[in-house]
Amino acid sequence: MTMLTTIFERLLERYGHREWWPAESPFEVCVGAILTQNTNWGNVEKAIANLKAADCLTPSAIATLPPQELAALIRPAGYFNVKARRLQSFCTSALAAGQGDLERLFAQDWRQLRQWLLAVNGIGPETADSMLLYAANRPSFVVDAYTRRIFSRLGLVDETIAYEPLRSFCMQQLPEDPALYNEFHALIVEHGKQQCRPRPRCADCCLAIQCNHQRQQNRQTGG
DNA sequence: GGCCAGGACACCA
DNA sequence: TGGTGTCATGGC
Repeated sequence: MTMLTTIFERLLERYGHREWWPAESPFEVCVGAILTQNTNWGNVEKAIANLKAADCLTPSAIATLPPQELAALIRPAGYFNVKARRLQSFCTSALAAGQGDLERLFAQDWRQLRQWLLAVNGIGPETADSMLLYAANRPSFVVDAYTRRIFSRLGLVDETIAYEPLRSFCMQQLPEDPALYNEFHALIVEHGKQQCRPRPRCADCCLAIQCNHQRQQNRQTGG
């Protein structure tokens, strides 16, 4: 039993199964992973609804759509020009590498697939790991801003820790299990939204572990 | 009106 | 290698 498995169990007890990723297909997961970059998920849902309504939620449709038309469809997700370029970059590359078949692309060794994804313009480590875990069901732990905030406030890592070291830290403490990684990241996001906000500082944390912010608050209030 | 949201990249010192 | 600016919408 590691600290992370304890945290996982407490989060699961508090929030229950999250049923992630909210998408109807692996490809929709990939699109959502790009669209959600630095953006509220509610805005992403609007953009995906627009793509569906326009019958454009396929690799070939996105790859061949005029960039301005694609940007207009995904406008609610923000950064629409950047994300249109990134979506087309991913779809064009995926169609070429998988010979038009996303399943064929995802069937390869997942560590090689991760390197391939990271080489696609607009796919960074978090987006790549989200695709690997939630679209390809591979055991690649997803680290995001919530993960860094929660674990650093608990004193487990430094708040400035880079992506790869934090990912390694998590994976070393957990069994290599896609279902566990899937649930854990979803729970971290839920906890981040509800109880570990940037400000006001977190309080009454369901993890029942006094985090750095709570210690700081107690010192300030004499509590 | 400001903060925040399931980042990534180009550029510069 | 690390810091900074840029990309942008929508809810609260």
